[in-house]
Amino acid sequence: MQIPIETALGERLGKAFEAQGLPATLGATARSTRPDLAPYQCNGAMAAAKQAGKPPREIAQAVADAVSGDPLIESVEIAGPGFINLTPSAKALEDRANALAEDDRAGARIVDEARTVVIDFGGPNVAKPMHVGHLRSSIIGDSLQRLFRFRGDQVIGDVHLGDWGLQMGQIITELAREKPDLPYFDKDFEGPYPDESPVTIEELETIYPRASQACKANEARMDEARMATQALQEGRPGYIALWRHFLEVSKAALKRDFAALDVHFDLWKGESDVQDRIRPMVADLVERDIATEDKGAIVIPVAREDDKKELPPFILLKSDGAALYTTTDLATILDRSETLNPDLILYVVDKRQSLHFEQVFRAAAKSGFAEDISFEHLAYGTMNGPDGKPFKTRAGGVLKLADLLDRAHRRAVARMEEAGIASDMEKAEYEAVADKVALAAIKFADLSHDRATDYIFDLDRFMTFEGKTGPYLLYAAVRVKSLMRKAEDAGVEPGEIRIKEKAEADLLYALDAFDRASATAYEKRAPNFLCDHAYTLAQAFSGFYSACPIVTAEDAETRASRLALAQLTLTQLNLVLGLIGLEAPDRM
RNA sequence: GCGCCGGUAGCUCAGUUGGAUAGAGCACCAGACUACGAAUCUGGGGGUCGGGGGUUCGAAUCCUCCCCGGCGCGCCA
Repeated sequence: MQIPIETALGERLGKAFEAQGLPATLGATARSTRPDLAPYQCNGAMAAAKQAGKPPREIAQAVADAVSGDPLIESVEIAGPGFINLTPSAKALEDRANALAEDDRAGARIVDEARTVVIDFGGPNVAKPMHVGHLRSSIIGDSLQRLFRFRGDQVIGDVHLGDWGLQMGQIITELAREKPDLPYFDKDFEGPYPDESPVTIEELETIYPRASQACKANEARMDEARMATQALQEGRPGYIALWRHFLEVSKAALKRDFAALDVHFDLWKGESDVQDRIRPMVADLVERDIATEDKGAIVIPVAREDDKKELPPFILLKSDGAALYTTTDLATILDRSETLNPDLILYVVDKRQSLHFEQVFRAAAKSGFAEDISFEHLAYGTMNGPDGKPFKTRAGGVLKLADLLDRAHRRAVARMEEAGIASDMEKAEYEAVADKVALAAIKFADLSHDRATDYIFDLDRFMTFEGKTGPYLLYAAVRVKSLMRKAEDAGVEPGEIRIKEKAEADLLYALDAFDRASATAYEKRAPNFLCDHAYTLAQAFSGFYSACPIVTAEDAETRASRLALAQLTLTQLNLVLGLIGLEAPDRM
């Protein structure tokens, strides 16, 4: 059987519903909320009662009669107002188990039609260090790109660097004040400009906050930054040369940060990559009367009559003529449409920008150059500190990502020492394990929460290694790996799977749910369903592991069967861990 | 003011088209290791699902009003 048990049951019941002139979708079957009664249930008869004009139990009875005797089904019972309780046959379980064991995808199917999907996530800014605010976008976006790829889509992950806005002008003017003798500020300088950046990434990271604060405090200073931004966008050679240096040193630092997270991108594009498209795009939109002038700015009105709220116009060019992130976002859509031809673009961006994306999507629709593309803003909530307020350092500043990872690493080491884990390892392996544990704690905690809601980041709790945490999942995987080594030493080989014990059946049910979990996570763009599945699976395995001896089982067939089950679990666990961006070490 | 999101066990959070007795982890209580790795497993107590009203055979879920919290609302990103 190559499809999940619940899917197979659903199809059988669907036919029975159809035979009564009812929609096949009513046959939808899922794991039971009353496992004491049966493993699976179908609620379709109750939903059908209204349209069929018959009592639900009568419909349920007809369905039950139609499917009883099916080799897939051990028993079918009707309960309450019309629940159909189903127990699959032992043969169905074993067929499915052996099919799963032979499948290198461990039961997860792929989409019927592959699409080209751009995922826009990460979104770091030049000159600003990655901080905790970038963590969610990076982790969620990465999990989604892994998941979409796994489901068969062609995925293009783009980091979409913030490298072309006002912050560049702020930094340029700040540096001009601090180091006015640099050739970049001399209008008469004829080059060539130095190859080396005049500032290191560390210096850049301190310049930006100074610049930002100065501009916020002083209107004239802000105007200076605006003018510099515009000059940069118009191509002033000194500014461009300087900006390239900023870009270069920033990218190097960002790549280190993303590598530490084990997050990777297909494209390292940014706002500036569409600079050449901006003028022609604006001219075209004005030409076609889609964009108009309003209070000195060029805008696209995006409000509609039936809007509940007042939607401000989409600003394409500021009254001083400079482009802003709205401009580059729209131009980026045009660019992606022409160069990548995607079916879908996903934006993994903070939920506070939902109004902005509403505007961008409407502007894109009015512009008419993205008619075949679907857009979704996958908004996520804020990461808060234990006090429930946005995460800050003790001093009240923003915590740099690198510092957060370092803190998590030290915490992992402390916990490992406490538990006496991996004490026999060489330093390098030990450190690598601690890194994996730290990342597992952070990523699992983030992904297991609902994407849209805020959540409390509490490293102590994520790092407890007990219960529903990333480290527990790594432990579960490592324990299976250890078991496989033991089996090999003992000469046990995996064989035909037989389901005899309750713990074996429970493990199989958990394994069989992988397809459903990955499909739901995919459809809802919600990695927390993957996390739930990973945890349920790890727990089911632990139950099986403690209830059913494997290498030490009495007869050879049982050993072979249980080892195959363990092997299958490991395969699936590795897959699902991979989808949430985790990797289990071989031992720990 | 308008709009969006949230309010579920002491704490942190799940809950797929409305379905049976609302779940999980932590914490708490009681058990299980001379070990296929106890970072584990088995069992237990604990909830007027923010409040009222409505639709329905049936509501955490749908509609409506109210309370509380977070966020957003034209030239920052």
